[in-house]
Amino acid sequence: MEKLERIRAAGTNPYPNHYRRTHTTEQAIALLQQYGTSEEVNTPPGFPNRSLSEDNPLVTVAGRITARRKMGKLSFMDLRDGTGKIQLLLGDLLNTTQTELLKEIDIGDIVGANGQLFRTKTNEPTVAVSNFTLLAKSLQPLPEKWHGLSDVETRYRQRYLDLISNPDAQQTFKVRSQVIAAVRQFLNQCGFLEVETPVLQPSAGGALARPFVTHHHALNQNFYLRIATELHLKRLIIGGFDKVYELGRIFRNEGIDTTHNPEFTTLESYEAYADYNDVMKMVEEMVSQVSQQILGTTKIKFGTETLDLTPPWRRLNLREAVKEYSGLDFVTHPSTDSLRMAMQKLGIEVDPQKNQARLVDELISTFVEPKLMSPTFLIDYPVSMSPLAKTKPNNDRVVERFEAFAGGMEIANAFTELNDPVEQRERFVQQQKERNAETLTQSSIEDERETVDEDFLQALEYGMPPTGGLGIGIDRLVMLLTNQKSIREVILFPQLREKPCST
RNA sequence: GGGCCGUUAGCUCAGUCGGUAGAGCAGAAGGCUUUUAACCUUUUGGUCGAGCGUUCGAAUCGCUCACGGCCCA
Repeated sequence: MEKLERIRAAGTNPYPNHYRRTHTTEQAIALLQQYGTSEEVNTPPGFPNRSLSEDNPLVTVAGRITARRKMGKLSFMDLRDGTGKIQLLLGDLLNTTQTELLKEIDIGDIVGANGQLFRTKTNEPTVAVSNFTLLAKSLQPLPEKWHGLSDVETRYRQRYLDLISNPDAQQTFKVRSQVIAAVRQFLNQCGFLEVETPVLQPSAGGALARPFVTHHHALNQNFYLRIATELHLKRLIIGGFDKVYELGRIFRNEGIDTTHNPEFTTLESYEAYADYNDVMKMVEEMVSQVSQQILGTTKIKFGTETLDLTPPWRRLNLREAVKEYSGLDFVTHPSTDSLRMAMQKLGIEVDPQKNQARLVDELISTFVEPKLMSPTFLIDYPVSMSPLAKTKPNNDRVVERFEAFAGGMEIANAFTELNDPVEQRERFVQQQKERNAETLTQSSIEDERETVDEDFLQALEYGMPPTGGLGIGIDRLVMLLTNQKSIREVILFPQLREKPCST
């Protein structure tokens, strides 16, 4: 822009290194309120600057110009910083150099301004600027002031523009940050220890998902990006940390849609000498407390519904739930074939590759999950779906596991952890067999990989106390608390296909 | 992977039956000393997502592709 050249030619650095502000816009407005009622600081029309009394508070603020209203020789501008915005009045208090520079100021520029606070006759808190400094010239025009930026693709690809022009977007991400902080606070208060475990793993375990593969050059070895933090956290329980958790990013090389991003944030926690009933209590406590703390209520709006997060949440037996919502009792269909036939009768297209566990999973996500608006625990899952969970004492086909649903989404998954190393090995081997059977009919590269994690099995052999484990999808929890239906609205930079090269 | 919808100025959007590409905001010039979606006058700005086809003539009709959104798998 030739404007930049003109500014430089006039001897002004359009990108100075430093500027010291004395107040944020929020603090400035608070200061003005403290200073006096609106009548006292109002200036009568006519000769405004002359009526500014000497003790009107003096502030220096800095931020981005988001609007400009020229009014004869006066200019009103909105200046926004991270705390809010305040109006600037630029006019006859400026010297000639600055009046010249003012002509080169555009919406979008970052400026610092110094002057006395007052209120206009419309009661707007305003800085009567006696001195201003260009801090960063903007070379690109900002999106329209009134409609903001609404093109979804641009909002995701250039999130900064979204944040500049859509206050709602800013608010959503503030809430996200607060939710994560509140979850941390809750767990820390409960005596949990926050830990960090490897993202790069020689085998990706702890869940069923296709991992990303990467390569380490010095070791000349392939690694997988973690698909869960589970197996390492359990190693720490074995090591004697009785309560641990990790908040972190995990990666799954699978489809992308409104509830799935290839990288997402999970909370996993493990508590020794607890079982899934204890974990259930903790989840409903945690979510309702977090909501109360951040939103000031446990009754939240989600879409057209109002959800009450107040404990206790409804507990629903999985088998009963599936029976209730689909009319199908999977226990009466012990074989995969018979279940598949029954599902076909219900009009579901059934993938012949899917095994029993996957079919039940499909029943849940098709019939049950969308119906569970108010927070609900589905409890007691078939063992075939849960290779890392412990069976019930008197029923070895059912494990002590629950998933929490709210707003028609799965938000948590938890179980009493299997700590019998012999049985764990059998379950892994069994799973491997099924996987291999599938691999024969599919391409092996496409297959989800879960190998027997010998290192983890060895750790289990040293003895792991009875433990209750939990996984929560933080992104989905944030969706719930911010009333967003797409995961891309709660991830700052969601994964998109690379844009074909253009300007 | 399948279906539907979208892609027009920097941004938000119109564009009729196939007949010269439109508005508001932003930008530029001017006016206005308490405005706030300021206002008034003037004005610049387009590879109509890309390609191929039909046609005397395509933003508009057809096909292919790209990107995005929603729904389904």
